[in-house]
Amino acid sequence: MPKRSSPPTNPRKQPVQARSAQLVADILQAAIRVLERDGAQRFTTIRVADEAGVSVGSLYQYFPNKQAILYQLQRDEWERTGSSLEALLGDTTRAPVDRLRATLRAFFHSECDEAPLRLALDDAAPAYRDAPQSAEHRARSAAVVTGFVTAAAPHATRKQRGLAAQLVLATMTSLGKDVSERGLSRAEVDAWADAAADMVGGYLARLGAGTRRNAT
Amino acid sequence: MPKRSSPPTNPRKQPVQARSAQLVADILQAAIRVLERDGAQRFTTIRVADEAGVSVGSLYQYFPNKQAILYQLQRDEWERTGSSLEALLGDTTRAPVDRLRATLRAFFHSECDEAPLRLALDDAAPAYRDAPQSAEHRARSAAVVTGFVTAAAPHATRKQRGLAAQLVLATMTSLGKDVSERGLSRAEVDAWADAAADMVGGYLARLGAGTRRNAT
DNA sequence: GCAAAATACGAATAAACATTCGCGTTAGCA
DNA sequence: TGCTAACGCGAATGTTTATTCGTATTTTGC
Repeated sequence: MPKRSSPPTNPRKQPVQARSAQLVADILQAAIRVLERDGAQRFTTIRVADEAGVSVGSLYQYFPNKQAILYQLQRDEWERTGSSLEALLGDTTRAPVDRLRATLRAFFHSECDEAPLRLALDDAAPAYRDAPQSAEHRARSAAVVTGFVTAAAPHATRKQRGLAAQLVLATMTSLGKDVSERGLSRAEVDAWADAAADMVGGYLARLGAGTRRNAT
Repeated sequence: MPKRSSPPTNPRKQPVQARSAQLVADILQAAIRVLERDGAQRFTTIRVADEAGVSVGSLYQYFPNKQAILYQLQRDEWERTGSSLEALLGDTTRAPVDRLRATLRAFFHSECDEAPLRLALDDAAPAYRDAPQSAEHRARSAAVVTGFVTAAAPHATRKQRGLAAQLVLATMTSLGKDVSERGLSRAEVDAWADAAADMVGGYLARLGAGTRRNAT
């Protein structure tokens, strides 16, 4: 377990004028391009500054260090996926099975669309692992999934549902990552999402109706 | 997509005398210790050499570069998990359901036992991604799982089985990684493995008997 | 015991990078 | 118009690291 003193990830200075706000936005956009094009290994402050058309010095006025940039990108990513999950999986006006399928399709597609960026962010994960926001994001997702499992398997025990919720969330995110690395067509991604939905949905359905332990 | 010229990972020189063979073994052992203790970020050739009690120069006589060491460790890891998978999931003397459960338990436990090393190797993955052996290992695993799916869902179409095999393998490996990061007790790991086996097994059972598309 | 090959060594080299700092430039405001 | 704070710059600094290479030591074959 590498001990890390967790250098600060909050901005050194807040942009006040419009031009500096633009500069920060430019840097974040450039950072995405650098990650996608050069990968996490070659993600350097100089490269990001160059790509954004600003100087390193300017970059360091608003980001205390390199990790802060990556962390900001990951935060934005978490925000997006969290919202999407709440909107789709938490949509109580639809039947659980439909929700699950729609969620998995949307989630897998989104993962695939941004595959290079997510891959690179994963590679860079050691730089911002144990970030405080990470726990928050997990909790948010867990809450949504727990609500969903309660709706999908109302007759299961609380304990069963707890484990199931974790399993469902882990399966979704893990498979999403796996799928995004395969470079599949839209139709293939749909097939994967539907298969995953069958697998997870079937499991929850059986949890809800009688605790059978062994299948044929 | 970061273009990488893939520097060679094969040894610069083969150990001839006993002492150099021992040196190579020492280096690999030390590399594991450094990865576990300091993490992938701080995995440097000097640290490995120090830990092994040899000089950097000696290290470079048998490994062309740093990646070669990591790659060798990953190769060994692949070899172990591949053998284990064949032995457990490919054991045709047992019923599919039992095989699946036993495999997942063993696999999850093995992942957890070596969690620090695997975590670190994952972090270091960018250094040896696209390695030739990687494809071989995937093919080997895929073959075993395909055989298993055929046994577990003999009445499914070939196409269904193909997708199912990929899904099962992806679920196993992805969940294994996820579980290993949680620091669970043995009992908890078993619970996870059994839940995963239920989920995957149930999916395959339904594939085998009639192609139902929607559940309740 | 001896020459040649193999092995081991570790200081030295060179490159890459994160981060700083002093100075010139621009925007806001009186 | 002029003053001040905010902004922007990029060469310079200090550190870390992978890798090399000339030399010293050990083993092997005889």
